[in-house]
Amino acid sequence: MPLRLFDTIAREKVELVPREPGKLSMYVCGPTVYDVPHVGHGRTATTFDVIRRYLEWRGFAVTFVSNVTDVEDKIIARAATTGSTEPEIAAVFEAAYWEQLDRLDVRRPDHVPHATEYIASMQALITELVDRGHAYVVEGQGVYYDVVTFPSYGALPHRSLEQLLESAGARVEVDDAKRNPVDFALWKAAKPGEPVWDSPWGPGRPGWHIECSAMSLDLLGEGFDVHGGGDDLAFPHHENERAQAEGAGHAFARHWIHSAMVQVGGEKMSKSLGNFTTLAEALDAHGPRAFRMAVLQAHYRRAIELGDAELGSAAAAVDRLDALVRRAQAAGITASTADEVAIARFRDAMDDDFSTPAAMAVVFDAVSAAHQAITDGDHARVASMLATVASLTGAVGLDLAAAETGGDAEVDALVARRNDARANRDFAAADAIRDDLAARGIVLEDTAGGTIWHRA
RNA sequence: GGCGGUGUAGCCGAGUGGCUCAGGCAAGGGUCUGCAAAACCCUGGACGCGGGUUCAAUUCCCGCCACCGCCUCCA
Repeated sequence: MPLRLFDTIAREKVELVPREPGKLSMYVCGPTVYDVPHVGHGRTATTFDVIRRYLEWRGFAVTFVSNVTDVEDKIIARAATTGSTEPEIAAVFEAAYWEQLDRLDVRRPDHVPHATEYIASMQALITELVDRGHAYVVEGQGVYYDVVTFPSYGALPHRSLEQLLESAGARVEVDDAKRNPVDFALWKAAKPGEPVWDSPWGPGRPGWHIECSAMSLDLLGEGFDVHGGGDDLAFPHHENERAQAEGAGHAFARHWIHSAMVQVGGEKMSKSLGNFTTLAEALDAHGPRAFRMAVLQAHYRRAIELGDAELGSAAAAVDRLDALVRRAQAAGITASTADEVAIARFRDAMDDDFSTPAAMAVVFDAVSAAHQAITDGDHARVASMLATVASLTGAVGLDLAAAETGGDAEVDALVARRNDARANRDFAAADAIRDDLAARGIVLEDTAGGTIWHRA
């Protein structure tokens, strides 16, 4: 069965045929590092981490690139208000970004290009666009893309040039320097106090969109396979990237994937609305695995809430996974060979536009089967289901936590004392020890194979 | 205004023209346990509203209502 994904341009599920057999190249737009990451960044990063991991589990050699925008208006503004420099601001918040993504077990990209490292590539691209008549220079202002010269402009958001021209300016003031309201800056002339690079068009800095065109082509080459990002980037950012790359004569991304937003009370989570929760807060409160589980239990193209209720529920779901591992561990059962039927069901679900909710249903079906098998004493089946669960959760980057029996001498000693008390039928003493441990976040479970414990 | 999306049981969230209508969380009852915890068994209940097509619609078509996203920076 072919692997299909919902391509934003095609507006339907299409088969993913790699540029080179067995290899996939992906570019995903990363953050502008001017503030700490919020829950929305976490969702997008997790979504594409899951896709990347699944594609690798599926056998593809994936080259995954995700950029960091380290020169941009908001970084400049932040530097100005805090009295620090743009590179300092970018460094601080990029570090904060990776810190949280590491907690989430999002794998680092193969390449993390920074805008400031690719100025020369961007300038080469802009020069090509000017030479080909797709861009024009406005003295003292910068270089703009002449959108009417790119016939397919609007293909990504599925809007005609007429529609775009009509609605442009509806929400934002039009810059008089531009020939058309939809034209966008490729190069911005220097203003006092801003970071500056020399260029054929005078000192200045790149527009936002050009960096992704230049960096993706430099690192992944002509006609790379997949370009992704949050769906708020589809227009204008991604459409502009496409116009820049193709206008300069390059074959650009062959497929586009966009992941949906995180909402708060039914509205998009965003800095401007002030309704965001930082990723650090969310991970502190419910744990990174609960976050990943919550993301997995909804489809990536659907807007979701990721508040306390949702993350709390997901944390309980993760605990059901862990409980299986603990129970099997206590029974002395280790994983054997994964069940082929379940593996196939999982693959079918994931191959259908990365349907992680259906895929997780397969996982939980295996969890239930394993629990039933333990209850029934069918150890061979437990071993197989355990292998299945481990393989499938691993495919989407979700780790399983084993019981910590033997991992902490003090706790183990208390557990032993409690079991002595139980043997003597001194249940008051036994319960006192259990309550004491519970207060420290340690949960005991008495199984046929002995008492095991884990942290809540 | 333009383009697009969504409305499913207490909550989250898949999916399908009919076959016991995923999965997770929560709730009630039972089993196990000294009591718990974990687990197992059982239970309830759903497809925004109004039409239409059909033997049969939550699923297709039309209309309506509500909510959301993009059209500005944004993951």
